Amino acid sequence: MSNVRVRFAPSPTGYLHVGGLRTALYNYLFARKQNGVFILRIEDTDRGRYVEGAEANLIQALKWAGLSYDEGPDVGGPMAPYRQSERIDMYRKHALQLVDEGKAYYAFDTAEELESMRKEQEKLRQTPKYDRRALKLTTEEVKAKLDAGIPHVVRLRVPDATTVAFDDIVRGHVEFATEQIDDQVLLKSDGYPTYHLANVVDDHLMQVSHVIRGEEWLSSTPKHVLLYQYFGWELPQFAHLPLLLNPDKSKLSKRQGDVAVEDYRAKGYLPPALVNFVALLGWNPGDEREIFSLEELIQEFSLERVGKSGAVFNLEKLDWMNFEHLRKIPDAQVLQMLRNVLADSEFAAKSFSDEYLRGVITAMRDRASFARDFVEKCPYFYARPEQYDQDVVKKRWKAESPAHLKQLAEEFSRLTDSAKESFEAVLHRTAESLHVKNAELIHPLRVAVSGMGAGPGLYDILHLLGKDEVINRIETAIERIH
RNA sequence: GGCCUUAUCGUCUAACGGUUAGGACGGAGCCCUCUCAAGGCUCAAAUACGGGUUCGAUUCCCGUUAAGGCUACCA
Repeated sequence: MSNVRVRFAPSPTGYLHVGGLRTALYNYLFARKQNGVFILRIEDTDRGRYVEGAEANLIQALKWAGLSYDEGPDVGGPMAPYRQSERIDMYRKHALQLVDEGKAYYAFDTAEELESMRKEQEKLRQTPKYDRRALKLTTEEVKAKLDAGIPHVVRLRVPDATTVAFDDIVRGHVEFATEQIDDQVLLKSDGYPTYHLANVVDDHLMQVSHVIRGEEWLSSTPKHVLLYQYFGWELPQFAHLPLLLNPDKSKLSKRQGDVAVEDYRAKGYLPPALVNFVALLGWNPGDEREIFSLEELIQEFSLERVGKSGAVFNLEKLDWMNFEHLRKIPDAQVLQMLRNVLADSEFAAKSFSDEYLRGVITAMRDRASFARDFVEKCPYFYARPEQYDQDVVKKRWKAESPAHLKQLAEEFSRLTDSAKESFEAVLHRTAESLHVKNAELIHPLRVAVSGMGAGPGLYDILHLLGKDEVINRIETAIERIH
């Protein structure tokens, strides 16, 4: 048992950002490690940014990554609902409570008025901040405006001349002067809460023990702390995670590459690889291990080992991790992945036996970082070469190669099987009788059967293709390579 | 501009006052070898700068610089 309750609280903007994935992951790991509860809460309080299907997309991405949650909009839970749009009564009630207690107040300013106020402040080089003009209204005036149905918001009344402080698990002690804190809107004129209000109310009501979120929230945390104090609620622990960065060190964003989890999924990255990779962006186990399964990450994770500085999202290392994770996947499973890739390829119409494909997998294992590499890096396993790599031909195809290969084909034709060793023995014998080095036959033969200069050991290729196919390809190559 | 945060190889990072500043990705080279990989070995590569504190600073403090975040009736 544990009182740890954490949440991932994304705004459904259409897709899951890899930064969001990492935030979700750290919450998940912390919850699992502490035998706590992991909650998914949808922060959809901005009806202006409503995106059809965004929530389903988000859930699908989390599922793909393997991050299961104990409570959430689709699985329910004791503190339901988990969609903020379905909880607006609670926010309103709490906002009004603060108004009653003088800790928040109504404001009736229009967007235009606020805009010109801000412009004025900027002109005077002041910090843009609400000037509290609504506080000059008498209670009668406020009541009259309310009765007249004039659009209004509720703003937080930030105390003067004091500081708000809190201790962050990652950052340590942080302090803000209240002069710097704006009288934040709590309840918008459309009746929906802002993030700040909804977040605090929900975290309290859902008994969230640790707020683990991105560093972009650090600056608004004092507003949240103030709310907890105003409501008389116990403060959760805060842990503000370092940001994920573009190569130029700015906050990871679109336009500088892929940021959506689904992009990486589409590119063929394995869920455990992507998870492993983002886990190590801002956290490390303290020793030199780098490859972890989700289970292992749970065992090792601690918030104390989360770093403070932002981390650049480095694709090259991610590719390497994908390679490492791919090679851990058993053949049977890779076979299924390969079949999926094949079904989506130019070779979709052809059929191959499991045995054959297993052979390809064995041959290509050390050369594949992605499932698609089992097809893209060795198309010759699925069809005869349509062309021959000219650079390789130039380098390996000698004037006498056609004659050599012709003889080899003849020797091969006497073979009674397609064993690797049989091909090897015949090739050695032929080279000897021709008085050439094995390599003089191997290289041209490789080009002839594969069209390429790189790949698995030649005898593995020959064995897989089989005697008849090999002979056939040799004959074709002799005709077509010049 | 203001506030907040951050600062070790190109990148991800280790070193919680004493190390030849370690590892990984990437790069270079060598070995292996029928090619390409994989694997093994080796090399190049960092404590932003300036002051303190200390017998001793990557580590603690201050400043500078740089970078980032926030500065909405968005999250």
